[in-house]
Amino acid sequence: MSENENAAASRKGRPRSSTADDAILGATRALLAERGWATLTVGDVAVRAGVAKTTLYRRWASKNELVTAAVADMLGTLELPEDGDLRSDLDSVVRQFAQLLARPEMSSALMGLIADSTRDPELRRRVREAIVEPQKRLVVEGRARARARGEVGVADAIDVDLVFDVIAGTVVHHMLVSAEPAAEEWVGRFVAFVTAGLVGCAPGG
Amino acid sequence: MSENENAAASRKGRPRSSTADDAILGATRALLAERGWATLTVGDVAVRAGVAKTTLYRRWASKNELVTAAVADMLGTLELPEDGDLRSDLDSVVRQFAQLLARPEMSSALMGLIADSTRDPELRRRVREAIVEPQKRLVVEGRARARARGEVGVADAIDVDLVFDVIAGTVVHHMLVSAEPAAEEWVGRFVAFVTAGLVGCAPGG
Amino acid sequence: MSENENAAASRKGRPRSSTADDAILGATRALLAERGWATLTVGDVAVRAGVAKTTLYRRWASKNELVTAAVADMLGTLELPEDGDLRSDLDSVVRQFAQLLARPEMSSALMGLIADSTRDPELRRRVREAIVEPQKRLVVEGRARARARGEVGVADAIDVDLVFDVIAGTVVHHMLVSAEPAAEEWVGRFVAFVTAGLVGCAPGG
Amino acid sequence: MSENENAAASRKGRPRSSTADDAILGATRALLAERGWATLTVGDVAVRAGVAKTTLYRRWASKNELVTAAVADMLGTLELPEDGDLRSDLDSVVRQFAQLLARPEMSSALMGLIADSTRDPELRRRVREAIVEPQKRLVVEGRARARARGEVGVADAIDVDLVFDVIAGTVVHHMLVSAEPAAEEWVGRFVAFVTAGLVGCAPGG
DNA sequence: CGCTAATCGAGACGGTACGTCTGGTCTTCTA
DNA sequence: TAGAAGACCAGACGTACCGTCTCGATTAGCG
Repeated sequence: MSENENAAASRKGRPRSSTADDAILGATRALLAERGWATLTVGDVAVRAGVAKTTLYRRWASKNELVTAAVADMLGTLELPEDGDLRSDLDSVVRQFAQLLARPEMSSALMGLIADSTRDPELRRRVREAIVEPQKRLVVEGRARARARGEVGVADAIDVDLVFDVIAGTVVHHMLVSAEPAAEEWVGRFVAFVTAGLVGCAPGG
Repeated sequence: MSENENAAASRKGRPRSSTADDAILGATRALLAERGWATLTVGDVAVRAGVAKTTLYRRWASKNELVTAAVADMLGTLELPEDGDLRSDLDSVVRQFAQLLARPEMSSALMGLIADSTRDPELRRRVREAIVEPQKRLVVEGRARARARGEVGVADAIDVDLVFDVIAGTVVHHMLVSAEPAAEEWVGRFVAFVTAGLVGCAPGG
Repeated sequence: MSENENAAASRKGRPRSSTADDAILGATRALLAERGWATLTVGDVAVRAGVAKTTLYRRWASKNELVTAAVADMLGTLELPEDGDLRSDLDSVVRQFAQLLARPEMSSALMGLIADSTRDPELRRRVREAIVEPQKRLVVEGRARARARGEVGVADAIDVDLVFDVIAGTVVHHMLVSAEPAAEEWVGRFVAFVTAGLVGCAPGG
Repeated sequence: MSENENAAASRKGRPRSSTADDAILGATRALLAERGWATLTVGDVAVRAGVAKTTLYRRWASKNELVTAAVADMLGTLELPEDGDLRSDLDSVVRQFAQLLARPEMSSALMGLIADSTRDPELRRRVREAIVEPQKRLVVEGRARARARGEVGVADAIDVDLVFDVIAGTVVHHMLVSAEPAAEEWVGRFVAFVTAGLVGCAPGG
């Protein structure tokens, strides 16, 4: 029913070009990587995509929405390693986070979106939904696996939100504020720290 | 010699008005609080400060430099509590950090600066020098006190840079990305986690 | 071919608003009359015309070009009287010239353009093409009529360029440098002088 | 006595540097020649003269006054030739006018001053007094000589103001608007025309 | 096959902020 | 007190983007 209605609604007139969508998001990513958030221009994106500004604004109402879409589109499905333990899961999550932030089109865009979102609740909702939450599921999944492995004490100690804030926040701060790469050795130290924190907080720890 | 020359050089002509400096930084803070980073305008700051744009640009060459100065100026020297222990020191630092970030003129400005600094090494240097490093001394001082109190094992486990990234990053992420207030109870949980991490990493832990 | 291409090229996109042209030139004339050349501001013209600055700059690249267009637009095609003789033709031309210069939007603008054109050959070309030459045709036409009336000797004595310089230059100098109105009586004396000069220069004079 | 009084008056404080006056006027002329009226800057004049802006403004209250002074200062005492007749006097006057206008620092400045003077009666008074009138005396003197030579009829026909407007206006228009040099041959034609006009207007002509 | 309606590229439009420049004044120190 | 130096206010400059709009030209499905 609803399908028919939608179909009926969209059946009239010239359908939107799906290649335009891809071209726009691709151009956005390319320009984010080349020039960063601040100097990214909607007009430039349109030119780079070979598309009229109208076509772009018909799809995304603002630079913020456009960048959110482009970045979200870029996030592949992250995975936990098979047959891991608490520590290797942690290690994997930190590494994957760091890899995301290491992309030039990610770091600049992400901080820009967060900056704007401090004044725009709707944008904050979008950013969390499209970018932040998908990563948080790794922590949830990690806890479920720990529980399944019988590491009940530690698993119960995992406050998903807190652990996520610690992991994401620390990696971001390390890479963007302290401006240091997430080297092998640093990841090891950080994971050790988090592991100790989790174990220390466990009831039976 | 060079000092004398500089002094002589800067003694010529009408000296810069120090009241203008204060008025400009004050206006910047006020507008950051009212409207946030994105909509902050150099021209508006000048008008609000009752100052010509030239006067402003003579001191700070860009919006970024201006905001950096205003934010740095806002960060009074934070203090560790007297007669504390490791846990109360941590608790105090987290609380003070959270209070700073709760100011509307801080959150928006800070993320904006970090976003821009991902593409501007000179800005990153400024931000670290004027904003980040002064707070880091709290961690250094905390370690020194722990050592003085004889908590040698734990003190040696404190990697200043890592601990700072964990504290600052987590608080920022919690408040600005997760957008949750740093409630009494949350601070407790976070401090417990960090303490456990430190103890767990200590050689004799 | 090239014509077709040009036509095709200019057919693309939203066409320029012709009402904007009129509004801009009208506002320019009004502000020239009210405040003169020196205090005329491109921004004020745009505001007065109810038009964005970009719209104005898209058409005229500078204050000089804008004023040239406005002044040229103001110069309706002057006419020689029907059934006149040499003297009445001269009288009419001088009077019409003086009337144009008496308009406050003309005097200030014209001298400003000439001043700038002393340093800007391109502007000089524009001014001559749009403002000076159209009036010169009156002298050419006057000579043709004299010849047609059989005043061959006098007609042959008319050096168009010289006569034009004398008429235009003298009227301008009288009104703008000597700052005297072109009174009835003055026009009479000047026309008598020019007539005598022409007759005196004629071969059979 | 009077010297003593003056000395007493000027004995207070540091006396004004007379070299500064020369340096300023010289710099003004140089910059007028190099860049013209429109792009002449008071600040640049001060720099070129090696003088503070204060020093400049203490002497001349505005760019207009400064340029008027610089141009007036440049006009040497013009002279009529000895033992001439009406025609050679005219020839001389036209030539001297043309030479003045041929200087790049004159043409641009003069038109600029006239443009501004259309809106500023005080400036117009200054310009006439310092620049225009001194030249007009040549016509007065020429008439006196003609009368002394017994050319009474022609001399009485000379309306000084009209003749001056014709000469000055035509030469200016020829050189600055028509943008032609005042060639030998052109001067001859123009002088012939004026002479014919004068003779034709004379009572006994 | 023509009609209707939404889409497309192109580019003009009204606004707003930018960072620079100039005019003319004011304030400090030095001579 | 004048002078050199240079900071100060005020405001115009010409440019760059924003997000909207108006064109003519496509490009579908529906009758």
